[in-house]
Amino acid sequence: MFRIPPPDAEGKPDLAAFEAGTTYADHFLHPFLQALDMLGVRPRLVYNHEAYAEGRYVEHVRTALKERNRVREIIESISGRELADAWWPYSPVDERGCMDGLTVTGFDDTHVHWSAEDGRSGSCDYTKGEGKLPWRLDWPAKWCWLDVTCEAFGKDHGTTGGSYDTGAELCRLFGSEPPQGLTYEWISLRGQGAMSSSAGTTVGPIEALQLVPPEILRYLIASTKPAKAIEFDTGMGLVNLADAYERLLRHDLEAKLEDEELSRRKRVAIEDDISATRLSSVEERSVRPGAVGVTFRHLAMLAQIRSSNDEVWGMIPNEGVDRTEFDARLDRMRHWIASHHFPDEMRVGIREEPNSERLANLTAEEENLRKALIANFEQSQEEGWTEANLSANVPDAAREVDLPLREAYRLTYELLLGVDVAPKLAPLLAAMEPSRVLRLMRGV
RNA sequence: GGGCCUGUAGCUUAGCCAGGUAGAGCGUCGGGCUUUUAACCCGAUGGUCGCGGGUUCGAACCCCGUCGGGCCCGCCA
Repeated sequence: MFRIPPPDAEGKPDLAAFEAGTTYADHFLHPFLQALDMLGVRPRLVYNHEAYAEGRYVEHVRTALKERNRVREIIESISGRELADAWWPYSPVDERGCMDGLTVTGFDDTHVHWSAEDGRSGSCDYTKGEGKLPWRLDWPAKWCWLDVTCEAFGKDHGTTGGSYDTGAELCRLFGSEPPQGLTYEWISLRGQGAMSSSAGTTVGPIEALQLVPPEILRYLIASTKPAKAIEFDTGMGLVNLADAYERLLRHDLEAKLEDEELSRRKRVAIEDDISATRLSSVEERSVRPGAVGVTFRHLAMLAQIRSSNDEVWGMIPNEGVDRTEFDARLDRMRHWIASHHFPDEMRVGIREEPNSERLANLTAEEENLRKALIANFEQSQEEGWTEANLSANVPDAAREVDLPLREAYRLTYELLLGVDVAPKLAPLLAAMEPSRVLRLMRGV
């Protein structure tokens, strides 16, 4: 894959890009590595084509060739499939760089001999990487020379008789103990396909990271058992996920653990939460992750009522908050809000017309409250339509007519927005035209 | 055809490998909170553990079967 050109927008070979040094492998690897970087994963990369060229696989290739029958027996007995008579545990590459249609005819200490369908024949030097092991052998050989102790893989490899099972036995044939295996289920984007590193596109994770803070994406994975399928919900599920994560961060989990009265079950649950939050952190840091002055949910509202980042910045307790990180967060939020993923129930919508249905059914108390509110709003209009002036309007009116605060807010929301629960009212009011607020309150 | 994973409260799920009174968060409902970060605090509500058998003093857990969802059985990586 490092020797062929990348696909262009239409999926055809892009020779111009290839000339410039981008390969087919780069094309798919780049966005994947970019996603890893955003998630705080800093891998050490080992390029397989280089490893072959450097001779890392020589011993394994030689063993596989010499033990051809044993290798065949392992694969056939464990996977239950039958290999063709002409099968060899090595895939030679011809002088044109092609692997198709070549039949192995023999081997010696350094070369594998082959013949092609069209009558050509040749030899390739396996100490120089002029060919490779088939995947089922390549994987365990890699475990050996890299001393892999734990290998996680998708469920497609984890089934009985799958490539991990055959690999484990082949690994022993190569002289090493196989790594601890860990099978994980797949992650899918709700309504879309799987997010997979090998099944083609890496658009999934990249797209997800344009909407979600990386620590929340990490939390999604860290808080789910590997064998459980994750359906990543980019709508309301994301808000709930962020809520759950931020709620965990607010609690001092370590202190809770010191309670001697805890049942074993509860203790384990808290320990799991500690692990999940620790694994969710993108960077090693002394400050708890997510300490950015504003919750995901609240930011979703602020981003909708203020279009300038500076204004939003001024609306949160921003002491000690990194401005760059905050802007990145806010930009992601705006991107999400602008996308089709953003749930309608999170959209802050001001009524176009008065809620005449509700206005016609006010109790006497509610009517009193409405009048008091109108008076307060009119006063604010004269003294200055600012958040500071507006914030006392509802509590003052509620006290005046002796109505519980919650109900006063509920009624105000119903008249202005048409829903009975909404974000903090004052900033919302401040962002509205006074005449519009009064019209909706008066109902004319 | 053979095999692997999965199904627990309205939602997200822990517990299953090593059987011992089904736990949690969200939601909902009630209460608290003299400015609401869709916040916070307190309380309550809610489960035939997919279904049917079996083993056991005792089964969400072990065994057999069955239904639903996903996957594997490539000279692909």
